Amino acid sequence: MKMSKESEYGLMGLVQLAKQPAHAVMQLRDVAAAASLLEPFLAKTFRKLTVHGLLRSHRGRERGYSLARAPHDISIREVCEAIEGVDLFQRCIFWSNACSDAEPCPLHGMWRHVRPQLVTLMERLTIEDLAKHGTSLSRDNVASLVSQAAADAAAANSSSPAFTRKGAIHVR
Amino acid sequence: MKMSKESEYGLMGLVQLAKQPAHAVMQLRDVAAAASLLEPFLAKTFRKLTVHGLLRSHRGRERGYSLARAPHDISIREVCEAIEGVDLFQRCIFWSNACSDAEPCPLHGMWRHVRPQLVTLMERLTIEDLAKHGTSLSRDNVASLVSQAAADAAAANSSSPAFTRKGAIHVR
DNA sequence: TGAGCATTGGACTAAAAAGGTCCAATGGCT
DNA sequence: AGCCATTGGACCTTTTTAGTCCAATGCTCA
Repeated sequence: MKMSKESEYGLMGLVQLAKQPAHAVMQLRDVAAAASLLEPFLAKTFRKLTVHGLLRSHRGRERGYSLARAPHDISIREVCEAIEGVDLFQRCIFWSNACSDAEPCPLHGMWRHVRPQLVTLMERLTIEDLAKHGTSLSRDNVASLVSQAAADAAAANSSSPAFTRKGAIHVR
Repeated sequence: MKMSKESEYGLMGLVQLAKQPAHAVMQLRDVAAAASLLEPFLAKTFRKLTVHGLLRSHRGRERGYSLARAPHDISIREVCEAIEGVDLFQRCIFWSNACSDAEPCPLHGMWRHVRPQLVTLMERLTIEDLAKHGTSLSRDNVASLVSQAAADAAAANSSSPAFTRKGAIHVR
């Protein structure tokens, strides 16, 4: 797990495009200016997103970048994976590690349970969500998505016997 | 958020001590050998844990390290914070960033909801859990703890109106 | 056909963090 | 006083991230 600044750049750039009319083509410099980003660095990021099919690039008269798909169809997960690598969410919580079931880290078990929830959430959150509800601010729908992801995970694990602890609260 | 190899070393070292009889004093080299860790690097880690009051160091006849508290009283959270810094769980998901409500990152809102769950989980998971149920393997109690943390968060957010989405499942 | 221009692709540098090592000093015991 | 593991810090190397630069490409319009 590592989410670097480049992922943030990618998200902010895409959100900027999502705020334009559908299918709008926007030049790099304008995106960078509108989102207060460094143009050369954004260029690097946008190239990755283009290669991974999230952006479409245009040359000639109407040049620049446009979203390859509708904003509600581009998940945060895709964006981050395109930039950080497809194994982003398969990796250990200790980001430098490549631990496996055979050679597990101390938190391997814990992470096996948390990771799917995080992935589900990132899968359901889209560029449109970020663009509509403010690039930044916390909103109720996020809370709802978190609950959903948690519920999904709980349902998936409901077969395993629970154990109790001081103050334990059981779902279902 | 960043969990480096040093945290892993800290956890593995503590777990090793937790597997000994209570209050046992164990020399660094023995801990390192038993857990297959590099002694010089573990030394660095143990020093941090000693300063933060999780380990007690002993000189003279019975020298070495011992746990400062009972294994069930040392949470994973404490260990990680001692090593990575107290602001570990206060930080942005983009680990290099110091974003705030005033200057939020694109996932600021999302992270505000996820972070508390993660912290709660790390708070409830202890060295004893890791030592008892295998340093590594996933176990039912972890699943239970995850559910608890999720339930807690859901309860905390239950006041906010939910919104629906294709395939949404509501808890409660 | 050729000029214009933004994207493209890659190489490249610099800064920061992580990972790892080493050594002199310390302090409690025997 | 001597032993010896902890202590504390400095130090080095490697990796990763961040950021820059430039020549090449390809589409359009004049």
